[in-house]
Amino acid sequence: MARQNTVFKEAYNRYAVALRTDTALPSEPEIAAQLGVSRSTARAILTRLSEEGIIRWNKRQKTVLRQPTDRDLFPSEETDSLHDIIERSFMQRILADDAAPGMQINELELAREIGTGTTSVREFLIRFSRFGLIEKRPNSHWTLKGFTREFALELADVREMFELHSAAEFGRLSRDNQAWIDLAAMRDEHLAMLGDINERFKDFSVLDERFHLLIHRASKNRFIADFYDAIAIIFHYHYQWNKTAARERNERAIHEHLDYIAALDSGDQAAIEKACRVHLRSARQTLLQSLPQIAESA
Amino acid sequence: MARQNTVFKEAYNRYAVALRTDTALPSEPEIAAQLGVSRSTARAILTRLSEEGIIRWNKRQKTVLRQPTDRDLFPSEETDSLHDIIERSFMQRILADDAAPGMQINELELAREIGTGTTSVREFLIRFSRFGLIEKRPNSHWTLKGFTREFALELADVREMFELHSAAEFGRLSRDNQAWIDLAAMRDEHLAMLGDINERFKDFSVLDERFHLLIHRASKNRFIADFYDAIAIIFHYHYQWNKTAARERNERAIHEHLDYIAALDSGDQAAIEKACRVHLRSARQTLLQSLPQIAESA
DNA sequence: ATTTTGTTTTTTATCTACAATAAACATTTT
DNA sequence: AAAATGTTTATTGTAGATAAAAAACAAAAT
Repeated sequence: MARQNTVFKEAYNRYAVALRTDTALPSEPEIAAQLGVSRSTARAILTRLSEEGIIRWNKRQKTVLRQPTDRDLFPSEETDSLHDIIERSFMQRILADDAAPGMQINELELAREIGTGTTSVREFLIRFSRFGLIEKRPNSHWTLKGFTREFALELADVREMFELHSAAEFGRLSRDNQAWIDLAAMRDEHLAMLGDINERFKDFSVLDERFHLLIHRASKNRFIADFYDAIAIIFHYHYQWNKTAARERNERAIHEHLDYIAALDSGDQAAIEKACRVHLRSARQTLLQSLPQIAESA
Repeated sequence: MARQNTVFKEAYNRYAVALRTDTALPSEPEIAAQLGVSRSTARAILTRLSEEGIIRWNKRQKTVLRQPTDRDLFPSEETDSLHDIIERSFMQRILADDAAPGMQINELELAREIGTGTTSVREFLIRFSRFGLIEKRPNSHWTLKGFTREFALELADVREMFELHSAAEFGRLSRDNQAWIDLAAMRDEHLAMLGDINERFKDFSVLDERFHLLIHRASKNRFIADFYDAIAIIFHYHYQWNKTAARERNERAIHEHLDYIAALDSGDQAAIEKACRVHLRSARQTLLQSLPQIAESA
C-alpha cells in the first residue's frame, strides 16, 4: 500500500456530519475550500455521498437526501493521519516509565510496533529531533535524551528569553491592533474559569496554550513561533501525563495570567516585565516539579 | 543502488594519506576509533590497502609497504556524503539570482537535478526547514521563503537574545574553566590576523564562527547550540556568496571581538553586555547589507 | 466573461527492498 | 584473562514503485 486515504476519510466525516436534509450544496471549489482539501478530494467525497444515497448529485444539483448516521462515517482509526499516529505512539513510549534517558531508539522496531513503514518513522524522528529530546549519531542509532532536569532548565531559559521579548513587543503594539481585543476576551475567559475553578481546572492547559500563543504572535518571529510550537506539543503530552496538584497549580497560574494581562494592558514596560517574570518563575517551578522521577540526568 | 559507500571511501582516503612507509599499523579497533568508523569499515579499508599492495596484512602484522600516491585515492566526487551533496546543491540554488521568495520547491525535480532519490531530498528538506528559509504546506509543495529582510531581522533578534545570555553565562564561569584558556588563545589569533589583515581577511569568517561558538558553549543550552548551528550553516553559504567590502567589515569586526574579549576577561557583567551589544549591532548591519537585492519581502 | 464541472497530469506520501555500515558474537592470540 | 581477529547479524541509508491528493487543463453552463 502506497498511501492511506486518510485525508479523504477525515474530510468525508467532517463534511457528512454537517449535512442537513433537503439543503442544496455549494459548488465543488467552495466545498474544497471549506474543508481545506483539493477539489479532487472534494469530488471523491461527493462521489461517495452519492453512492451511499446520502445526496443526489447531478452536475450543479446537489441535494441532501438523508441525514448520515454514525454507520455512514469512517471509524476514527482510519481517519488519523500517519504522522499523528506515529507522534502519539512515540510520545507515549518516551513518557512511559521504562523509557530511560540514554536508551537507543530503533527505527525498524518502532515502525513494526506502530505498524508502519520505516520511512515515515525516520521522517518523524527527524522532525521531532528539533525538540531536543532525541539525538542522532550519523550512520547509527537515535538516542533518547529524555525529560531530564537539564532539558527542563534549558527549555525554561529559552522560554523566558522569548517570552520577555514577546511581551515587550506586545506592549508596543498600536492600540487598534486586533491583539488587544483578543487579550480582553482572554481576560474574560480567565475570569469565567476562575469562577468555576473546581469544575473547570482541567481545561486550563488549553487556555494556557492559547494565552501564550497570543503573546508570542506579537513578536512576529518565526524562530520564536517554531519554538513555541515545540513547547506546546511537549506540554500537551506532558500534562496529560502529570496531573499532580493540578487544581491549586492552575488556579495560581490563572491569577498570574490576570496580573500579566493587566500589566500588558497598562502599556508600562517595567510592569510588563515584572508580571512576566513572576509568571515565568512559577511556570519553571511547575515544569521542574512535574519531571518523571526516573528521568534524572543520565 | 541502495547506498553509496562514501563512509568507506572518505575514511580510506583519510587513512591512506597519513600512512608512512615501513611503519606498523595498530589494531583494528584502534584504527576504527582513530577514523571514527566501525571496525567493519576499518577492516574494509585494510582489505583494500592490502589488495592494492600498499600494506602487507597478516592478522596482527600490518606493515606499510609503500606510500600511497594520488592515484590510489578515491576522487573527491565519490567521497562526499549524499547529505553534503544535496545541501551544497540546494544552497546554491536558493542563493542564485533566479530564486525568488514564494517560489515552489519540487522534490522530484530537485532529486532528478541532483541525481539522487526523492527520499533523501525529502529528508534534507525536513531537516533544513528548521532554519526558517522554507516552509511546507501539508500534502502539497514546499515554498521558498528566502533571504528576505524579515528573515534577517528575525534571525538577528534571536541571535541577540541568545548571545547576550551566553556572554553573561561566560562571565560567570569559574576561572579554572578551560574556556578562559581558549579565550586567551582566541585573542592571540585575532591579534595575529589583525597584524596581517590585508592578506588574511578572508579567513575571518572561520575565526568568527569559532569565536561565537566558544561563547555559546558557555550557556550549555541545546536550543541555543542548535540555533547557532543553523546560523553557522547559513552564514557559511551566505558569506561565500556576498563578499562586498569584506576587508573593512572584517577588520572592524576583529576590533569589536577584541573589545568583547577584554570585557569578558574583566568579568564585569555591565561591560560584557555593552561590548556584546556593540558587536551585535554591527553584525546586524552587516547581515542586512548583505541581503540579495531581489529578495525583498514577498 | 466568469464560474462550474469533467478529465488528465503532476506531485506527494508511503511502502518495500537491498547495499553499506555498525554492532554483536565467536574464536584465536598474546 | 584481556585484547585482537574472524564471522555473523542487525540496523541504517537510499532507490524505486505506487496510490492518494493536488494541480493543471479542457469543456460546458450560467
